[in-house]
Amino acid sequence: MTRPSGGALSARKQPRQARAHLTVDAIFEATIQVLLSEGLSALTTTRVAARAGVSVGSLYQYFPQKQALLFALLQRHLEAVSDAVCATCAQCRAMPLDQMSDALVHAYLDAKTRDIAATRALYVVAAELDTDDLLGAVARRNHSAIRDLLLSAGDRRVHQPDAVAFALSATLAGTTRAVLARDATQGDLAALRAELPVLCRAYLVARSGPL
Amino acid sequence: MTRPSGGALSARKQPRQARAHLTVDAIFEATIQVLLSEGLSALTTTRVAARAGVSVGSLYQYFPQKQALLFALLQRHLEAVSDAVCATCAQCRAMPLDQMSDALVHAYLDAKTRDIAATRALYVVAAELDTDDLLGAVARRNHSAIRDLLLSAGDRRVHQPDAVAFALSATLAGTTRAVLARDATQGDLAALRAELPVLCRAYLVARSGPL
DNA sequence: ACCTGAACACCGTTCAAGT
DNA sequence: ACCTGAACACCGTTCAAGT
Repeated sequence: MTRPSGGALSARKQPRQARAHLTVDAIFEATIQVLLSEGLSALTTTRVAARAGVSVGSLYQYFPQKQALLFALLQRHLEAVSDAVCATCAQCRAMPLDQMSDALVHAYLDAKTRDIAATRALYVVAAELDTDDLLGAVARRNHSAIRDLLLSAGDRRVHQPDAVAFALSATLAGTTRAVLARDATQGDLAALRAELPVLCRAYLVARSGPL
Repeated sequence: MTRPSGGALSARKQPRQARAHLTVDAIFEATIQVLLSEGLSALTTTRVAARAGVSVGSLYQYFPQKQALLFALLQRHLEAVSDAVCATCAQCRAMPLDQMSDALVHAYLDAKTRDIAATRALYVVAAELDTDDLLGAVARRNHSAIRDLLLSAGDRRVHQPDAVAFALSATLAGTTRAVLARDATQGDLAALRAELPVLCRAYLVARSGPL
């Protein structure tokens, strides 16, 4: 979807033969495995290549830098979450504001907690990269989907929908991260699932009036 | 304040002579400068030592690993923010809930935006470290200060104060981070300052009842 | 078109030698 | 007690040579 055009982090070249495609897939899979089992600090291009069963040279044929590998991984995850958010927004058009809020919270939390270990690993990965463009693109996509959703509410009118969509996005992403990024207990996660819907509902009601 | 007892990230030894104290101060100052001017990926123990005007060997005498240096920097920042939060909690005892909420939001945002470049740099730094213990200790301190504050509200009774303090902490830290971590415009920051008080007030009202 | 792996510059960390 | 800087193991990245 969002493909950095000619940026330093884009893949050096696309695989054109079946053999090459296998190589790229193996590298991706190996990257996730190394990340999960050894951690980012031990993630070495040599180690990834070895795990993938290819030479370092092959890895650098498709990913001009170690960061390009991590960037691609992060991009895939962020776009999957964004897809979930946008799909929910499409489904909830014209519903009452409360239901929209609950559905959105649920969809976001679900997407982020589907594989908590991977999500945590990617929080760490993201800090190592220049993610301004990627995060900006994903944020814009989510923002407009959420704003349009809010404007379609069947029972209330949301004031300043841009500011509210912005704050809602920051709240979903921020609170989830604050809880998951540290070694959250099962109880912490349960508390988040219980409180975040209340928080978002209350905010949206405060920022809206009768139709 | 929170000192990892014998952990791998604690300083190897404390400076005992005036000369040594100067060395440590110079290393700290150099670390911040390199972080701000070159970024984390270019932060090298050799570079920090050179900037500080000492040899690498001296650096390793006080910080057994590069991470110990970064850990100390992060610790100082987090404790400064926590001090601001706790001081505000102490001052706002027995006030109306709305005023508490506003004061808390204001204090947190102020502490985090006093030096935005440094805050952003430390978000990146934190991801490189094993911060579970540090974040846990700071979170516990903030949590109990906020919970006690909420319980002292003069006009309303907060239900499930632990869950609410938890969610409030995650909201303050999370939304602020979500905005600052990406290259936030002046407008983004203004939106956060405008919406976060509304968000927190609305949530606290939803989670409380009359006395 | 794709793959290999030795080679290069550089980094974190150590330690024998100094004051 | 503190400082120095050469030395070591290892990492990211390249490139000449292969199929």
